[in-house]
Amino acid sequence: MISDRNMAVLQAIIEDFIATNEPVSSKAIVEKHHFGVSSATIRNDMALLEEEGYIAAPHTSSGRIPTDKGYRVFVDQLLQAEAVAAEIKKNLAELNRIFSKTLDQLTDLDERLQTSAQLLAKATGEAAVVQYPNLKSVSVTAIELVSISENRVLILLVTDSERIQQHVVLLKKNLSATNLTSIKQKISKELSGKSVENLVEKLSSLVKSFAPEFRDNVAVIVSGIALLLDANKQDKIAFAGAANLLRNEEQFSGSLANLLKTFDEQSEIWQVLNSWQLEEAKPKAIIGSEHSIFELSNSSLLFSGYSSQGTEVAKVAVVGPTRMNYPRNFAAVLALSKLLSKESEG
Amino acid sequence: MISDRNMAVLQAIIEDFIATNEPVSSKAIVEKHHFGVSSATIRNDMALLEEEGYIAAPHTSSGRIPTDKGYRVFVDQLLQAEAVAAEIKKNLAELNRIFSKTLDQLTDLDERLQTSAQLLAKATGEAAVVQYPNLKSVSVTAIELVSISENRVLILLVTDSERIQQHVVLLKKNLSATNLTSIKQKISKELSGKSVENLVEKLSSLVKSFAPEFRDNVAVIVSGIALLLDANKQDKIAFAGAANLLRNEEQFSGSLANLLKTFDEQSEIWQVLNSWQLEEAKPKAIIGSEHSIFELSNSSLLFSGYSSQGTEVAKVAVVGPTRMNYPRNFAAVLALSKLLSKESEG
DNA sequence: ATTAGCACTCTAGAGAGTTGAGTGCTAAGT
DNA sequence: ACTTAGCACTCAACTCTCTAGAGTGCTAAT
Repeated sequence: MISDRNMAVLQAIIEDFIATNEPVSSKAIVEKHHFGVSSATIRNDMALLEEEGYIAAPHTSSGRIPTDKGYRVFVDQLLQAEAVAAEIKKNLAELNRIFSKTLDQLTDLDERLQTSAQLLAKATGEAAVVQYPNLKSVSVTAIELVSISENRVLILLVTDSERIQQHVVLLKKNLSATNLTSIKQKISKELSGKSVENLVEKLSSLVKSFAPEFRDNVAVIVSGIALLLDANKQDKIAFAGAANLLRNEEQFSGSLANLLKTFDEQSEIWQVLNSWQLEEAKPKAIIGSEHSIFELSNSSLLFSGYSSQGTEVAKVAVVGPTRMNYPRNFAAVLALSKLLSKESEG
Repeated sequence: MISDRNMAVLQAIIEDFIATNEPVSSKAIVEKHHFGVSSATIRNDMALLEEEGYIAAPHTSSGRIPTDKGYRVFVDQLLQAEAVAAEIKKNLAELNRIFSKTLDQLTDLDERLQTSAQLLAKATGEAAVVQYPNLKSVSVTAIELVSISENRVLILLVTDSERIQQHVVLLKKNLSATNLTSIKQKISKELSGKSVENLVEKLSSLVKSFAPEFRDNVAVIVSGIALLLDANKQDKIAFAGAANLLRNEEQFSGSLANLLKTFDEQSEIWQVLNSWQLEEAKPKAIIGSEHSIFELSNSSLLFSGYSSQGTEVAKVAVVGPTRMNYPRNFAAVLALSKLLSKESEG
């Protein structure tokens, strides 16, 4: 039913539409591409493609624009075709160079992920999202208590998810350095290496094991730790390139404010990312109406996972209009996810 | 020359314009306010106000809109008038309650300032900026070195500006816990209480004082500390409420992307904030063309300082259209700056 | 000083006409 | 069975013109 040329025409339409953001006419295709047939023939092809739902006409006498279904076959074959893979690979090396140049210097997780998102946004010209690692079982690597003034103590929680979290608590009464150290050692011994999952209950029982005169302060410290453990469980993303969302103003007619709020609140983005599982290590695209975020109904999400010690822990994603530059953006997503994977095994 | 009623008319025009965002006509003023004169009289007043540059007409047969100069006298008398001060005070108590409810729970500086900006943005419905404290002479309160894996050490720098900074360095060779502790103690003793200003030179000489087998690792640690000290000097702001900038889309015709970039890059905002000194502890407004940020030419900045141990260390600000709600926003800025001042003395 | 009255100006919107890009279909050509 | 020239038809976008009405500025009277 659908011939090879039909498909080639579809591809031409999508490429031209991505380039110009204008409905593509049969005449334009004949001029820019070399099918060796007349515009009437292309029109016949287009009629067929429209019937199959790959393209649509905004109004009777206009050119055609791709539908989500059209983009879908385009992207699917894009990821298979070896020819395109080559082009991606070309970009990949260059991107890898650029990314690693900056990222290799950063060791702090917050900084690394925030910078990753910024790099990805810059490389693609779209908005970018990087999930924080979300290990199934995170365990405590170290707990430190640092006195930063007479009655304030900084709690430092290091987990094997590489998150380093801090929180300052106000003590009830002053505490000598030696006492602080001994409290630290006791807590540290109790928690190190343990999974964060069931730790909160263990903590409360811990308070009673201290001498009565310390219990007040230990309770404060313990509740601080509980707070950090809790924050550890919360999903978090780094986001960058908001300005790029505006580049496609027309797309988000009037709902720009809502759109920014969507990214601010994050949870919806997270949900979508998590509801689409990756097969193998391949990057994946969610196109237009395939996801359910209303504010992004004209947008696509491109994402790929990154791993730590061999298991996938989180995703990096690019968000842009359905008519984004898929090959370029796939390359960028891929480059970043590989880099983050490699690095986090160091 | 300018009578009391003239001024009252100006105020009416500004209030109505803020409320409706439409040019204000003489008839509308007669109807909404109770001047007890006819529209013709108001027209005479308006002609005078226009001559003096307080208002302007978009075109011959339209109502008037306030000029920057008009807003200026409006704001100036707003801050003096006791009657309005009362209204602000009413809001102040309520805002203080709301703000402190959230902020009192936060001890981490990053969290506190980011949350402050968010609260301010929410309370005002505008974009909000909170500067990080910028003490003239910051000194080191504590330095901690925490081993987080065999060859990685977390450096923790606590200064009396309340900034707590962290950085992870990769060691050249493994280091035992005892050795790390002794390195820590030596570095800590050397730096604690010292001003960060001239510290970098002192650091490099410090390396030589260690036994040769440690120098490699100490050098890595020291360069990590230098990095943190450097970051400490850098100006930083917390920003929130980008979405609110879009609410006034018309104002920023087309330059939305540039606008967001302005906030992203921060430096310009910082410059403007710092170039306007506060007299006493009063909040201040910069209206429209009084500042020089092109992207914000139709915007006003409202700001107030906050202090630590009695000296002003940074500013909080609201950025919105010149036709923002000044009383409400002044109240919010004031409430937040007072709260941040109070808290940072705890 | 204030005001009624009126001429004048200008915007915003509606309606009509025109243009041109682009399609869909038909009938002929290969 | 595919391709194509040709042509009628559609529709968005643009221009022109007209009108309504909101609002001013000025003048002369109070």
